[in-house]
Amino acid sequence: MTKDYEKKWQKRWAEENVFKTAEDSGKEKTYLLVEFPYPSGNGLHIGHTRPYTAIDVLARKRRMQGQNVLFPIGWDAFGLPTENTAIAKKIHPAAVTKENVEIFRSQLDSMGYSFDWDREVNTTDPAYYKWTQWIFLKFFEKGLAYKARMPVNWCTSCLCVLANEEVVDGVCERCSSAVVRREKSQWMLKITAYAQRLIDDLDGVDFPERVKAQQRNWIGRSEGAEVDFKTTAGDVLRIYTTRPDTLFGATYMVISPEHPFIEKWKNILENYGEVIEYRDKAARKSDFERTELVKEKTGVKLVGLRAVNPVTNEEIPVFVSDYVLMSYGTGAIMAVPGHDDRDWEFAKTFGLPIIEVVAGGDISQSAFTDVETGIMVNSGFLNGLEVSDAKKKITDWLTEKGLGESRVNYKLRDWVFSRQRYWGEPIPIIHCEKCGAVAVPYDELPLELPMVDSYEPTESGESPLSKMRSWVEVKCPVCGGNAERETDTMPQWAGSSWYFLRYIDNKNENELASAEAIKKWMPVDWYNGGMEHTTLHLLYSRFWHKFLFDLGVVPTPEPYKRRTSQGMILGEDGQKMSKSRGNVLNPNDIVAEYGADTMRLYIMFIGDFEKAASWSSQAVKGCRRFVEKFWALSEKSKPTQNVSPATEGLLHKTIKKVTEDIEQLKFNTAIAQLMTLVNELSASGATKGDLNIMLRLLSPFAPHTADELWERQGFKGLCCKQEWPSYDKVKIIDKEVTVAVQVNGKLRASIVLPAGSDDETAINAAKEDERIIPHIGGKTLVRTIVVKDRIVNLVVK
RNA sequence: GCCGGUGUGGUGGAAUGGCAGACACGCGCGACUCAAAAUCGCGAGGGAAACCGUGUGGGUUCGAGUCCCACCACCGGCACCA
Repeated sequence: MTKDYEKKWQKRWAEENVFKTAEDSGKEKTYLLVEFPYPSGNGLHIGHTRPYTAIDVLARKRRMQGQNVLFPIGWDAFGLPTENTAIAKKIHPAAVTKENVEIFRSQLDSMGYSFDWDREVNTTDPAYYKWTQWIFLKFFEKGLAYKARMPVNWCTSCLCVLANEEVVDGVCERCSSAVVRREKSQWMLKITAYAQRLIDDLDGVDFPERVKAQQRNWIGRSEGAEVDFKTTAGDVLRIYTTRPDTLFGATYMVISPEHPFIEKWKNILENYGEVIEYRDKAARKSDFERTELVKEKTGVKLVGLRAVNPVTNEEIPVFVSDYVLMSYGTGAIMAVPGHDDRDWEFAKTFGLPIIEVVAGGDISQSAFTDVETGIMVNSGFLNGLEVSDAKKKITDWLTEKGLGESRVNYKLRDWVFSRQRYWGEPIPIIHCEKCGAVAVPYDELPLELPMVDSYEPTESGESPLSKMRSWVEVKCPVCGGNAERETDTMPQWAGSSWYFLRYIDNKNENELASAEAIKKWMPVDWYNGGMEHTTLHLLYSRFWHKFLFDLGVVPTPEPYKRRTSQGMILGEDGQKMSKSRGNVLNPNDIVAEYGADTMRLYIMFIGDFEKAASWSSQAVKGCRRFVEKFWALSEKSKPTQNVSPATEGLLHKTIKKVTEDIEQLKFNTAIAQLMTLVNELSASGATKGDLNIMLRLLSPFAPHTADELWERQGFKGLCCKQEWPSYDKVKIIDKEVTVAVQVNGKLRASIVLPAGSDDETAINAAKEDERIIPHIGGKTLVRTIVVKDRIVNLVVK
């Protein structure tokens, strides 16, 4: 046999529009979604083939089961690597994208994926990003898109601002260059306004627990209180704490180096110069450097000023230290060294008093942070209370006295939405001196990217668009006066935050998708993608969907009913595939050598779908042999249309197992079961009747081989369009079973009994077995346990 | 440090609390061949055996890879979040 038939079937499927989604069928709908690829110049990666093959298997199987399946694909094509290629090769990024998309398309086709290509979307297509811009303008209208001057992460190589989420280990996620802090005016999206809903609605969706946990931790809700501390300067310093119960133990305060009071207290501070020096040093530090200095706490005492503990009325010193962040809480804390690890270390370094206010630990050795067992001490009216009760009492007291209030905080920060780059959606805003930031009128969308001469960012950090004066200079849509366009573009995450909606109605010129079509297809029934997108893409798209839900554009608050995640495919050396390690494998090469069906089978057989697995070029051969065995079995089939009586039970068990395992993503055991069946029949021979069922079971995994053999058997139509086989419950029941006999829990013998034998028969057969008699002879039988058709356990003394 | 996950033959991995190692790779032996490759057949957790075996040590149970407690190792994420 050869594998040359694969192209033939791919052509036939395309010509006959086999995988076109039926828009008006009365069948049950299923929307299956995979994360659309970024069409990089490196071509399709092995890592793409695992999730794509898995969901393709599912899509093919569900179509055969009579469901109306939407299984689309597209391109997440804006982004820096393409822009960098464009700069290096002096080609327009759109041309680079087009070239890469063509390569990807042919690679996906060569895998035999059953995407509905009529639904293809491309985030860089103006007809697509018209709606990305439309959504942005809605955010702007609702006050959820705003401009803020703030410290941002500045990549020293990309000359570009990064979201906190894009900074990995203190370096740029994309280019690994150093990231420093810098102030810049940025467009922001107010994702924090949705923090609570993003947590709450996780309860209603079917995501893996590990994904939910990671999102909850990322959003990071904490309950506590804000408390006002008077200062000798007259100003009131407001702090946030999760432990208001420990207020009596607050022996000093710390403010962030970026805290505005430092400027305000310029004339009061006797050591203002020293404080400013410390602030400037902290500002110059990258996140990476800050984390390098974990061991030694640094800070400067504010001289000439003291704060007052509102419950003890004692004066306490105030410090500035970079372990307090302006971006969380109020940028100021009360320090309770007895019951917080960082405060304890700081207090030890600076020789500050440590007071015990919760009994149960030894504060001379370390901070006591247990909130479950502690009892309040040295805390006035809180003494004797448990921590949780003390929290409530002190918060009520503070509220009553007007000194503070209970407060919920989130770690989640607003989304920095500006990029000073060319290859992104232009932000449709016009800046007018008189009217401020004004939306580009909806009827002017899409606001297309103009052609520019060079795509390099300017040295000032402005977008390359800023050099296009004829594009930048416009009239204000409100007052008609002179105005300028926003030159920042959107981040890559924008286009991918709603793409699943566009698949539904990808040619609609009047809406992002028609309400009717959205109602029909949404929510996505099953979305598979990588764990690495859990806190970025997955959270962002949930946020956008909730916003669209509030606008009434979509009918459900959550976009995805079910989420699953594949494990990573590692190189042969067990390490992550990377160019630098030289262990990267190209799926094209595997397809060329063994064929797409072998590639598909192996990537599914490699191991537990949700766990990482190392590629083995040896093990691929096993799947190739399986295809060849299947082929040989078919070629010498017996002409009868009946199934072989001797293997009928195994055949029906196989139908059951393959049907069920695919739904649970247990592709490896489904294929193992098919292998067992093929091995069994290779000895006894298969009939046409056997093959008719087996080929349909094979079809989702190895669709080309299944269609080829289907045709060679003379069966009508395409195998992939046949009905999925069903099994007969009666036929999977064995007539005889092997029962394990244990004595005191140890296996001593196996006996064969008619299936369904009653307990008494089983026990008697076990007791009479010659291998059992020596183990129970002369002893008293105290108990027998029977698990029907599986185990007899004789407990003797 | 915190959070999450994972530890099973030489390897990838199977196993609703019920015969650990299915299926596959690799390996060994045999057949075919002048020979090799391919293919086919057979074999194997360790141990001479009693027995011992799912990271380690306890526990629950008639019975634990699976459940509980403590620990160890590795992987991933986050990291001064008050």
